[in-house]
Amino acid sequence: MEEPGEGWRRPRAKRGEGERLRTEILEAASELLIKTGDEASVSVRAVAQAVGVTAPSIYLHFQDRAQLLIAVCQRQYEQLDEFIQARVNAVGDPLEQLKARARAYIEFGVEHPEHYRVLFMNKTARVVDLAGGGRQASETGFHRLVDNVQRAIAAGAIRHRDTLFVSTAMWSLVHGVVALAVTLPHYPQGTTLDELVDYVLGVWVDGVATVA
Amino acid sequence: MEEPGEGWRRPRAKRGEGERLRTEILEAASELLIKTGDEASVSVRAVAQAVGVTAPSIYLHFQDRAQLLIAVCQRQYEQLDEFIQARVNAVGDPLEQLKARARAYIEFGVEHPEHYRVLFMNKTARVVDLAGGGRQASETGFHRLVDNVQRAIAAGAIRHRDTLFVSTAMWSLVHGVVALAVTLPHYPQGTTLDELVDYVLGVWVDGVATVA
DNA sequence: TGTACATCAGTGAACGCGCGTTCACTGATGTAC
DNA sequence: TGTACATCAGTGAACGCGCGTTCACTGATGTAC
Repeated sequence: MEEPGEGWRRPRAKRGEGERLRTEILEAASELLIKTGDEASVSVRAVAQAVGVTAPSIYLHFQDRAQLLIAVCQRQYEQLDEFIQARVNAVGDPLEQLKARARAYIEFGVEHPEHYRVLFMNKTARVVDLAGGGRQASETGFHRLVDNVQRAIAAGAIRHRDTLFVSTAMWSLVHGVVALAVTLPHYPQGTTLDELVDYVLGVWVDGVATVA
Repeated sequence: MEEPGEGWRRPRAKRGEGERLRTEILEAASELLIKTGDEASVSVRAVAQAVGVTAPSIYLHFQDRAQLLIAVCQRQYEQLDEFIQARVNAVGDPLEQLKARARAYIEFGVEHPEHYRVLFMNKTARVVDLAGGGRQASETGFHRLVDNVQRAIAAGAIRHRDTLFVSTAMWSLVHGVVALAVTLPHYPQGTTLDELVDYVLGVWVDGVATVA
Protein backbone atom coordinates (compact mmCIF):
# COMPACT_ATOMS: atom_id res chain seq x y z
CA MET A 1 0.00 0.00 0.00
CA GLU A 2 1.43 3.37 -0.89
CA GLU A 3 -1.72 5.20 0.14
CA PRO A 4 -2.18 6.21 3.77
CA GLY A 5 -5.64 5.05 4.83
CA GLU A 6 -9.11 6.48 4.63
CA GLY A 7 -8.71 10.10 3.64
CA TRP A 8 -6.32 9.42 0.81
CA ARG A 9 -7.19 10.82 -2.58
CA ARG A 10 -5.51 9.56 -5.67
CA PRO A 11 -3.95 12.21 -7.92
CA ARG A 12 -5.90 12.67 -11.07
CA ALA A 13 -4.61 10.98 -14.21
CA LYS A 14 -3.11 12.91 -17.06
CA ARG A 15 -5.08 13.16 -20.25
CA GLY A 16 -5.06 9.94 -22.22
CA GLU A 17 -4.16 7.98 -19.09
CA GLY A 18 -7.77 7.45 -18.09
CA GLU A 19 -7.43 3.73 -18.63
CA ARG A 20 -4.96 3.54 -15.79
CA LEU A 21 -7.81 3.96 -13.33
CA ARG A 22 -9.50 0.89 -14.76
CA THR A 23 -6.50 -1.24 -13.89
CA GLU A 24 -6.23 0.27 -10.45
CA ILE A 25 -9.89 -0.45 -9.81
CA LEU A 26 -9.47 -4.08 -10.83
CA GLU A 27 -6.43 -4.49 -8.63
CA ALA A 28 -8.12 -2.86 -5.66
CA ALA A 29 -11.24 -5.01 -6.11
CA SER A 30 -9.14 -8.15 -6.27
CA GLU A 31 -7.19 -7.15 -3.18
CA LEU A 32 -10.39 -6.35 -1.35
CA LEU A 33 -11.75 -9.76 -2.23
CA ILE A 34 -8.68 -11.40 -0.76
CA LYS A 35 -8.53 -9.20 2.32
CA THR A 36 -12.18 -9.37 3.32
CA GLY A 37 -12.67 -12.87 2.01
CA ASP A 38 -16.20 -12.00 1.05
CA GLU A 39 -17.67 -11.01 -2.26
CA ALA A 40 -20.39 -8.93 -0.61
CA SER A 41 -17.72 -6.67 0.87
CA VAL A 42 -16.51 -5.74 -2.58
CA SER A 43 -18.98 -2.90 -2.98
CA VAL A 44 -18.63 -0.12 -5.48
CA ARG A 45 -18.08 2.32 -2.66
CA ALA A 46 -15.45 0.18 -0.92
CA VAL A 47 -13.49 -0.30 -4.12
CA ALA A 48 -13.65 3.41 -4.88
CA GLN A 49 -12.37 4.23 -1.42
CA ALA A 50 -9.54 1.73 -1.72
CA VAL A 51 -8.44 3.32 -4.98
CA GLY A 52 -8.76 6.80 -3.51
CA VAL A 53 -11.53 7.99 -5.77
CA THR A 54 -15.26 8.69 -5.41
CA ALA A 55 -17.86 6.02 -6.13
CA PRO A 56 -19.22 7.45 -9.39
CA SER A 57 -15.76 7.22 -10.93
CA ILE A 58 -16.17 3.48 -11.07
CA TYR A 59 -18.90 3.99 -13.63
CA LEU A 60 -16.44 5.71 -15.91
CA HIS A 61 -14.91 2.30 -16.51
CA PHE A 62 -17.51 -0.31 -15.69
CA GLN A 63 -21.15 -0.46 -16.63
CA ASP A 64 -22.19 -1.65 -13.18
CA ARG A 65 -21.05 -3.66 -10.19
CA ALA A 66 -21.72 -6.98 -11.89
CA GLN A 67 -19.47 -6.12 -14.81
CA LEU A 68 -16.74 -5.09 -12.41
CA LEU A 69 -16.88 -8.44 -10.65
CA ILE A 70 -16.86 -10.27 -13.95
CA ALA A 71 -13.77 -8.36 -15.00
CA VAL A 72 -12.08 -9.25 -11.71
CA CYS A 73 -12.81 -12.90 -12.40
CA GLN A 74 -11.67 -12.69 -15.97
CA ARG A 75 -8.23 -11.69 -14.74
CA GLN A 76 -8.19 -14.36 -12.09
CA TYR A 77 -9.31 -16.96 -14.56
CA GLU A 78 -6.45 -16.13 -16.87
CA GLN A 79 -3.99 -16.38 -14.00
CA LEU A 80 -5.40 -19.78 -13.04
CA ASP A 81 -4.95 -20.94 -16.60
CA GLU A 82 -1.36 -19.70 -16.77
CA PHE A 83 -0.51 -21.25 -13.43
CA ILE A 84 -1.83 -24.64 -14.46
CA GLN A 85 -0.18 -24.61 -17.87
CA ALA A 86 3.20 -23.82 -16.36
CA ARG A 87 2.91 -26.87 -14.13
CA VAL A 88 1.57 -29.14 -16.81
CA ASN A 89 4.21 -28.21 -19.34
CA ALA A 90 6.92 -29.32 -16.93
CA VAL A 91 5.75 -32.90 -17.42
CA GLY A 92 5.66 -35.14 -20.45
CA ASP A 93 3.47 -38.17 -19.88
CA PRO A 94 -0.25 -37.46 -20.44
CA LEU A 95 -1.36 -39.17 -17.25
CA GLU A 96 1.29 -37.36 -15.24
CA GLN A 97 0.13 -34.14 -16.87
CA LEU A 98 -3.37 -34.90 -15.76
CA LYS A 99 -2.20 -35.36 -12.19
CA ALA A 100 -0.09 -32.22 -12.34
CA ARG A 101 -3.09 -30.36 -13.69
CA ALA A 102 -5.26 -31.55 -10.85
CA ARG A 103 -2.68 -30.63 -8.23
CA ALA A 104 -2.15 -27.20 -9.72
CA TYR A 105 -5.87 -26.54 -9.85
CA ILE A 106 -6.29 -27.51 -6.23
CA GLU A 107 -3.29 -25.50 -5.12
CA PHE A 108 -4.49 -22.41 -6.90
CA GLY A 109 -7.96 -22.74 -5.44
CA VAL A 110 -6.72 -23.20 -1.91
CA GLU A 111 -4.40 -20.23 -2.21
CA HIS A 112 -7.06 -17.95 -3.68
CA PRO A 113 -10.11 -19.21 -1.81
CA GLU A 114 -12.34 -16.22 -2.29
CA HIS A 115 -11.56 -15.91 -5.96
CA TYR A 116 -12.29 -19.59 -6.29
CA ARG A 117 -15.63 -19.10 -4.61
CA VAL A 118 -16.61 -16.33 -6.96
CA LEU A 119 -15.50 -18.24 -10.02
CA PHE A 120 -16.85 -21.70 -9.25
CA MET A 121 -19.08 -21.70 -6.18
CA ASN A 122 -21.36 -18.72 -6.53
CA LYS A 123 -25.00 -19.22 -7.29
CA THR A 124 -24.43 -18.20 -10.85
CA ALA A 125 -20.80 -19.08 -11.03
CA ARG A 126 -18.85 -16.37 -12.76
CA VAL A 127 -17.26 -18.93 -15.01
CA VAL A 128 -20.62 -19.06 -16.74
CA ASP A 129 -20.67 -15.34 -17.44
CA LEU A 130 -17.12 -15.63 -18.66
CA ALA A 131 -18.20 -18.34 -21.05
CA GLY A 132 -20.75 -15.90 -22.42
CA GLY A 133 -18.65 -12.74 -22.62
CA GLY A 134 -15.03 -13.74 -23.01
CA ARG A 135 -15.57 -17.16 -24.43
CA GLN A 136 -11.98 -17.67 -25.39
CA ALA A 137 -10.35 -17.25 -22.01
CA SER A 138 -13.10 -19.03 -20.20
CA GLU A 139 -13.48 -22.10 -22.28
CA THR A 140 -9.79 -22.77 -22.55
CA GLY A 141 -9.51 -24.07 -19.02
CA PHE A 142 -11.97 -26.89 -19.39
CA HIS A 143 -10.98 -27.63 -22.94
CA ARG A 144 -7.37 -27.99 -22.01
CA LEU A 145 -8.52 -30.64 -19.55
CA VAL A 146 -10.52 -32.35 -22.26
CA ASP A 147 -7.49 -32.37 -24.54
CA ASN A 148 -5.37 -33.77 -21.77
CA VAL A 149 -7.87 -36.56 -21.13
CA GLN A 150 -7.93 -37.24 -24.85
CA ARG A 151 -4.18 -37.75 -24.87
CA ALA A 152 -4.36 -39.96 -21.79
CA ILE A 153 -6.96 -42.13 -23.49
CA ALA A 154 -4.81 -42.33 -26.60
CA ALA A 155 -1.89 -43.38 -24.44
CA GLY A 156 -4.01 -46.18 -22.99
CA ALA A 157 -4.08 -44.80 -19.45
CA ILE A 158 -7.86 -44.26 -19.43
CA ARG A 159 -10.35 -46.78 -20.66
CA HIS A 160 -13.57 -44.81 -21.11
CA ARG A 161 -13.91 -43.32 -24.59
CA ASP A 162 -16.01 -40.19 -24.09
CA THR A 163 -13.50 -37.48 -23.26
CA LEU A 164 -16.07 -34.88 -22.25
CA PHE A 165 -17.63 -37.38 -19.88
CA VAL A 166 -14.36 -38.38 -18.23
CA SER A 167 -13.28 -34.74 -18.00
CA THR A 168 -16.48 -33.74 -16.26
CA ALA A 169 -16.04 -36.55 -13.77
CA MET A 170 -12.49 -35.55 -13.07
CA TRP A 171 -13.34 -31.91 -12.65
CA SER A 172 -16.01 -32.91 -10.14
CA LEU A 173 -13.46 -34.84 -8.16
CA VAL A 174 -10.94 -32.05 -7.83
CA HIS A 175 -13.63 -29.44 -7.35
CA GLY A 176 -14.93 -31.41 -4.40
CA VAL A 177 -11.56 -31.26 -2.70
CA VAL A 178 -11.06 -27.55 -3.30
CA ALA A 179 -14.64 -26.66 -2.42
CA LEU A 180 -14.47 -28.39 0.95
CA ALA A 181 -10.99 -27.02 1.59
CA VAL A 182 -12.08 -23.41 1.09
CA THR A 183 -15.22 -23.95 3.15
CA LEU A 184 -14.51 -26.13 6.17
CA PRO A 185 -12.01 -24.71 8.65
CA HIS A 186 -10.71 -28.09 9.80
CA TYR A 187 -10.51 -29.84 6.47
CA PRO A 188 -8.98 -32.29 6.05
CA GLN A 189 -9.07 -33.62 9.59
CA GLY A 190 -6.26 -35.79 10.85
CA THR A 191 -4.14 -35.52 7.73
CA THR A 192 -2.67 -33.04 5.28
CA LEU A 193 -4.21 -31.84 2.06
CA ASP A 194 -1.27 -33.22 0.11
CA GLU A 195 -1.72 -36.70 1.49
CA LEU A 196 -5.41 -36.57 0.74
CA VAL A 197 -4.82 -35.40 -2.81
CA ASP A 198 -2.24 -38.13 -3.34
CA TYR A 199 -4.72 -40.74 -2.24
CA VAL A 200 -7.64 -39.35 -4.21
CA LEU A 201 -5.62 -39.09 -7.40
CA GLY A 202 -4.15 -42.53 -6.81
CA VAL A 203 -7.59 -44.06 -6.49
CA TRP A 204 -8.77 -42.11 -9.50
CA VAL A 205 -6.03 -43.10 -11.95
CA ASP A 206 -6.27 -46.68 -10.82
CA GLY A 207 -10.02 -46.90 -11.30
CA VAL A 208 -10.07 -44.91 -14.49
CA ALA A 209 -7.66 -47.30 -16.13
CA THR A 210 -10.04 -50.23 -15.90
CA VAL A 211 -13.64 -49.00 -15.51
CA ALA A 212 -15.53 -48.56 -18.77
CA MET B 1 -50.57 -21.70 0.79
CA GLU B 2 -53.67 -20.92 2.71
CA GLU B 3 -52.83 -17.25 3.06
CA PRO B 4 -53.78 -14.87 0.25
CA GLY B 5 -50.73 -12.79 -0.58
CA GLU B 6 -49.22 -9.65 0.80
CA GLY B 7 -51.80 -8.11 3.07
CA TRP B 8 -52.53 -11.30 4.94
CA ARG B 9 -52.26 -11.25 8.68
CA ARG B 10 -52.07 -14.43 10.64
CA PRO B 11 -54.59 -14.79 13.47
CA ARG B 12 -52.97 -14.49 16.81
CA ALA B 13 -52.17 -17.68 18.71
CA LYS B 14 -54.09 -18.70 21.79
CA ARG B 15 -52.31 -18.50 25.08
CA GLY B 16 -49.77 -21.28 25.52
CA GLU B 17 -49.64 -21.79 21.77
CA GLY B 18 -46.88 -19.28 21.29
CA GLU B 19 -44.50 -21.99 20.19
CA ARG B 20 -46.63 -22.59 17.11
CA LEU B 21 -45.29 -19.39 15.58
CA ARG B 22 -41.76 -20.70 15.90
CA THR B 23 -42.59 -23.67 13.71
CA GLU B 24 -44.41 -21.51 11.20
CA ILE B 25 -41.42 -19.21 10.98
CA LEU B 26 -39.08 -22.10 10.32
CA GLU B 27 -41.35 -23.50 7.64
CA ALA B 28 -41.77 -20.14 5.97
CA ALA B 29 -38.04 -19.50 6.02
CA SER B 30 -37.36 -22.90 4.50
CA GLU B 31 -39.97 -22.34 1.79
CA LEU B 32 -38.55 -18.92 1.05
CA LEU B 33 -35.12 -20.42 0.68
CA ILE B 34 -36.44 -22.88 -1.87
CA LYS B 35 -38.58 -20.37 -3.73
CA THR B 36 -36.06 -17.57 -4.03
CA GLY B 37 -33.08 -19.90 -4.26
CA ASP B 38 -31.00 -17.37 -2.42
CA GLU B 39 -30.03 -17.14 1.20
CA ALA B 40 -29.81 -13.35 1.07
CA SER B 41 -33.52 -13.20 0.23
CA VAL B 42 -34.40 -14.89 3.49
CA SER B 43 -34.51 -11.66 5.44
CA VAL B 44 -36.21 -11.26 8.77
CA ARG B 45 -38.76 -9.01 7.13
CA ALA B 46 -39.48 -11.37 4.25
CA VAL B 47 -39.96 -14.31 6.58
CA ALA B 48 -42.25 -12.27 8.81
CA GLN B 49 -44.33 -11.23 5.84
CA ALA B 50 -44.58 -14.81 4.58
CA VAL B 51 -45.86 -15.93 7.96
CA GLY B 52 -48.27 -13.00 8.15
CA VAL B 53 -46.71 -11.31 11.13
CA THR B 54 -44.59 -8.21 11.74
CA ALA B 55 -40.81 -8.36 11.75
CA PRO B 56 -40.24 -7.91 15.50
CA SER B 57 -42.28 -11.03 16.16
CA ILE B 58 -39.42 -13.10 14.80
CA TYR B 59 -37.38 -11.98 17.80
CA LEU B 60 -39.90 -13.54 20.11
CA HIS B 61 -38.56 -16.91 18.99
CA PHE B 62 -35.07 -16.38 17.62
CA GLN B 63 -32.21 -14.38 19.02
CA ASP B 64 -31.28 -12.95 15.64
CA ARG B 65 -31.25 -13.71 11.94
CA ALA B 66 -28.21 -15.97 12.19
CA GLN B 67 -29.89 -18.19 14.77
CA LEU B 68 -32.95 -18.43 12.56
CA LEU B 69 -30.87 -19.63 9.63
CA ILE B 70 -29.06 -22.12 11.81
CA ALA B 71 -32.37 -23.52 12.98
CA VAL B 72 -33.55 -23.84 9.39
CA CYS B 73 -30.42 -25.81 8.60
CA GLN B 74 -30.74 -27.96 11.68
CA ARG B 75 -34.08 -29.19 10.38
CA GLN B 76 -32.77 -29.70 6.89
CA TYR B 77 -29.77 -31.56 8.20
CA GLU B 78 -31.98 -33.96 10.08
CA GLN B 79 -34.05 -34.56 6.99
CA LEU B 80 -30.93 -35.25 4.97
CA ASP B 81 -29.85 -37.77 7.56
CA GLU B 82 -33.22 -39.53 7.59
CA PHE B 83 -33.37 -39.62 3.82
CA ILE B 84 -29.95 -41.20 3.54
CA GLN B 85 -30.53 -43.74 6.30
CA ALA B 86 -33.76 -44.93 4.67
CA ARG B 87 -31.87 -45.63 1.46
CA VAL B 88 -28.91 -47.22 3.13
CA ASN B 89 -30.98 -49.51 5.30
CA ALA B 90 -32.61 -51.01 2.22
CA VAL B 91 -29.26 -52.58 1.34
CA GLY B 92 -27.13 -55.18 3.11
CA ASP B 93 -23.62 -55.28 1.73
CA PRO B 94 -21.33 -52.57 3.17
CA LEU B 95 -19.95 -51.50 -0.19
CA GLU B 96 -23.43 -51.33 -1.67
CA GLN B 97 -24.47 -49.30 1.33
CA LEU B 98 -21.65 -46.91 0.64
CA LYS B 99 -22.81 -46.50 -2.93
CA ALA B 100 -26.43 -46.09 -1.86
CA ARG B 101 -25.29 -43.49 0.66
CA ALA B 102 -23.43 -41.53 -1.97
CA ARG B 103 -26.37 -41.64 -4.36
CA ALA B 104 -28.82 -40.55 -1.70
CA TYR B 105 -26.56 -37.69 -0.63
CA ILE B 106 -26.25 -36.47 -4.19
CA GLU B 107 -29.96 -36.80 -4.88
CA PHE B 108 -30.88 -34.87 -1.77
CA GLY B 109 -28.43 -32.12 -2.60
CA VAL B 110 -29.63 -31.75 -6.14
CA GLU B 111 -33.25 -31.65 -5.04
CA HIS B 112 -32.62 -29.09 -2.30
CA PRO B 113 -29.95 -27.00 -3.95
CA GLU B 114 -30.28 -23.88 -1.87
CA HIS B 115 -30.38 -25.77 1.38
CA TYR B 116 -27.32 -27.65 0.26
CA ARG B 117 -25.57 -24.38 -0.44
CA VAL B 118 -26.33 -23.04 3.00
CA LEU B 119 -25.27 -26.23 4.72
CA PHE B 120 -22.11 -27.08 2.82
CA MET B 121 -21.06 -24.28 0.50
CA ASN B 122 -21.38 -21.09 2.49
CA LYS B 123 -18.30 -19.23 3.56
CA THR B 124 -18.74 -20.48 7.07
CA ALA B 125 -20.71 -23.58 6.21
CA ARG B 126 -23.64 -23.97 8.52
CA VAL B 127 -22.67 -27.54 9.21
CA VAL B 128 -19.88 -26.07 11.29
CA ASP B 129 -22.24 -24.03 13.45
CA LEU B 130 -24.35 -27.11 13.82
CA ALA B 131 -21.34 -29.00 15.01
CA GLY B 132 -20.91 -26.34 17.67
CA GLY B 133 -24.49 -25.97 18.82
CA GLY B 134 -26.33 -29.20 18.10
CA ARG B 135 -23.37 -31.47 18.01
CA GLN B 136 -25.39 -34.65 18.03
CA ALA B 137 -27.43 -34.09 14.88
CA SER B 138 -24.54 -32.56 13.03
CA GLU B 139 -21.85 -35.06 13.65
CA THR B 140 -24.05 -38.08 12.97
CA GLY B 141 -24.00 -37.57 9.22
CA PHE B 142 -20.28 -37.79 8.78
CA HIS B 143 -19.84 -40.41 11.44
CA ARG B 144 -22.36 -42.68 9.83
CA LEU B 145 -20.20 -42.45 6.73
CA VAL B 146 -17.12 -43.29 8.78
CA ASP B 147 -18.89 -46.32 10.25
CA ASN B 148 -19.93 -47.43 6.82
CA VAL B 149 -16.38 -47.15 5.52
CA GLN B 150 -15.21 -49.10 8.54
CA ARG B 151 -17.54 -51.96 7.68
CA ALA B 152 -16.47 -51.87 4.04
CA ILE B 153 -12.85 -52.13 5.10
CA ALA B 154 -13.70 -55.03 7.41
CA ALA B 155 -15.47 -56.71 4.50
CA GLY B 156 -12.31 -56.35 2.42
CA ALA B 157 -13.80 -53.98 -0.13
CA ILE B 158 -11.49 -51.09 0.75
CA ARG B 159 -7.78 -51.44 1.22
CA HIS B 160 -6.71 -48.33 3.10
CA ARG B 161 -6.91 -48.61 6.86
CA ASP B 162 -7.56 -45.10 8.10
CA THR B 163 -11.33 -44.81 8.04
CA LEU B 164 -11.44 -41.06 8.67
CA PHE B 165 -9.05 -40.53 5.81
CA VAL B 166 -11.00 -42.64 3.33
CA SER B 167 -14.27 -41.08 4.47
CA THR B 168 -12.96 -37.58 3.91
CA ALA B 169 -11.83 -38.52 0.44
CA MET B 170 -15.18 -40.03 -0.39
CA TRP B 171 -17.10 -37.05 0.92
CA SER B 172 -14.96 -34.80 -1.26
CA LEU B 173 -15.83 -36.87 -4.28
CA VAL B 174 -19.60 -36.74 -3.85
CA HIS B 175 -19.51 -33.14 -2.70
CA GLY B 176 -17.78 -32.21 -5.92
CA VAL B 177 -20.58 -33.69 -7.96
CA VAL B 178 -23.34 -32.02 -5.95
CA ALA B 179 -21.54 -28.70 -5.73
CA LEU B 180 -21.09 -28.43 -9.48
CA ALA B 181 -24.62 -29.69 -10.08
CA VAL B 182 -26.19 -26.99 -7.95
CA THR B 183 -23.95 -24.32 -9.45
CA LEU B 184 -23.55 -24.85 -13.17
CA PRO B 185 -26.73 -24.62 -15.23
CA HIS B 186 -25.58 -27.08 -17.91
CA TYR B 187 -23.94 -29.67 -15.71
CA PRO B 188 -23.30 -32.37 -16.65
CA GLN B 189 -22.96 -31.61 -20.33
CA GLY B 190 -23.75 -34.30 -22.87
CA THR B 191 -24.87 -36.89 -20.35
CA THR B 192 -27.17 -37.41 -17.39
CA LEU B 193 -26.31 -36.99 -13.77
CA ASP B 194 -27.12 -40.64 -13.12
CA GLU B 195 -24.70 -41.84 -15.74
CA LEU B 196 -22.02 -39.60 -14.38
CA VAL B 197 -22.59 -40.78 -10.83
CA ASP B 198 -22.49 -44.40 -11.95
CA TYR B 199 -19.16 -43.84 -13.60
CA VAL B 200 -17.65 -41.87 -10.75
CA LEU B 201 -18.71 -44.42 -8.16
CA GLY B 202 -17.53 -47.24 -10.41
CA VAL B 203 -14.10 -45.71 -10.71
CA TRP B 204 -14.05 -44.99 -7.01
CA VAL B 205 -14.90 -48.48 -5.72
CA ASP B 206 -12.52 -50.01 -8.20
CA GLY B 207 -9.61 -47.81 -7.20
CA VAL B 208 -10.35 -47.90 -3.52
CA ALA B 209 -10.16 -51.67 -3.49
CA THR B 210 -6.51 -51.74 -4.51
CA VAL B 211 -4.85 -48.40 -3.72
CA ALA B 212 -3.23 -48.16 -0.31
C1' DT C 1 3.61 34.06 -27.38
C1' DG C 2 -1.26 34.58 -25.96
C1' DT C 3 -5.86 33.35 -25.60
C1' DA C 4 -10.33 31.08 -26.47
C1' DC C 5 -12.12 26.69 -26.49
C1' DA C 6 -12.96 21.62 -26.32
C1' DT C 7 -12.05 17.63 -23.90
C1' DC C 8 -11.23 14.64 -20.32
C1' DA C 9 -11.00 12.78 -15.54
C1' DG C 10 -13.03 13.05 -12.36
C1' DT C 11 -16.38 15.24 -7.95
C1' DG C 12 -20.39 16.15 -4.66
C1' DA C 13 -24.81 15.74 -3.47
C1' DA C 14 -28.69 13.28 -3.67
C1' DC C 15 -32.30 9.47 -4.92
C1' DG C 16 -34.77 5.53 -2.96
C1' DC C 17 -34.19 0.99 -1.13
C1' DG C 18 -34.18 -2.89 2.10
C1' DC C 19 -31.91 -4.32 5.88
C1' DG C 20 -31.43 -5.95 11.27
C1' DT C 21 -32.84 -4.53 15.45
C1' DT C 22 -34.94 -1.88 19.53
C1' DC C 23 -38.49 0.01 22.23
C1' DA C 24 -42.57 1.37 24.22
C1' DC C 25 -47.14 -0.05 23.49
C1' DT C 26 -51.80 -2.79 23.06
C1' DG C 27 -55.36 -5.70 23.46
C1' DA C 28 -57.12 -10.35 23.85
C1' DT C 29 -56.95 -14.31 27.03
C1' DG C 30 -57.10 -16.48 31.12
C1' DT C 31 -57.00 -16.44 36.49
C1' DA C 32 -57.96 -15.19 41.44
C1' DC C 33 -61.08 -13.63 44.54
C1' DT D 1 -71.57 -14.59 38.41
C1' DG D 2 -68.73 -10.40 38.23
C1' DT D 3 -64.69 -7.88 38.19
C1' DA D 4 -59.82 -6.56 38.85
C1' DC D 5 -55.55 -7.99 37.41
C1' DA D 6 -51.47 -10.44 35.35
C1' DT D 7 -49.77 -12.51 31.42
C1' DC D 8 -48.92 -13.44 26.86
C1' DA D 9 -48.63 -12.78 21.75
C1' DG D 10 -47.93 -9.94 19.36
C1' DT D 11 -47.85 -4.53 16.92
C1' DG D 12 -46.17 0.12 15.02
C1' DA D 13 -42.95 3.36 14.56
C1' DA D 14 -38.49 4.43 14.41
C1' DC D 15 -33.13 4.08 14.62
C1' DG D 16 -29.02 4.18 11.66
C1' DC D 17 -26.68 1.79 8.06
C1' DG D 18 -24.63 0.79 3.55
C1' DC D 19 -25.92 -0.05 -0.79
C1' DG D 20 -26.11 0.86 -6.35
C1' DT D 21 -26.80 4.40 -9.26
C1' DT D 22 -27.81 9.12 -11.47
C1' DC D 23 -27.02 13.81 -12.48
C1' DA D 24 -25.39 18.22 -13.00
C1' DC D 25 -21.02 20.16 -12.18
C1' DT D 26 -15.81 21.52 -12.07
C1' DG D 27 -11.36 22.37 -13.04
C1' DA D 28 -7.00 20.89 -14.98
C1' DT D 29 -5.00 19.64 -19.46
C1' DG D 30 -4.15 20.05 -24.01
C1' DT D 31 -5.16 22.19 -28.85
C1' DA D 32 -6.20 25.60 -32.63
C1' DC D 33 -5.58 29.94 -34.23
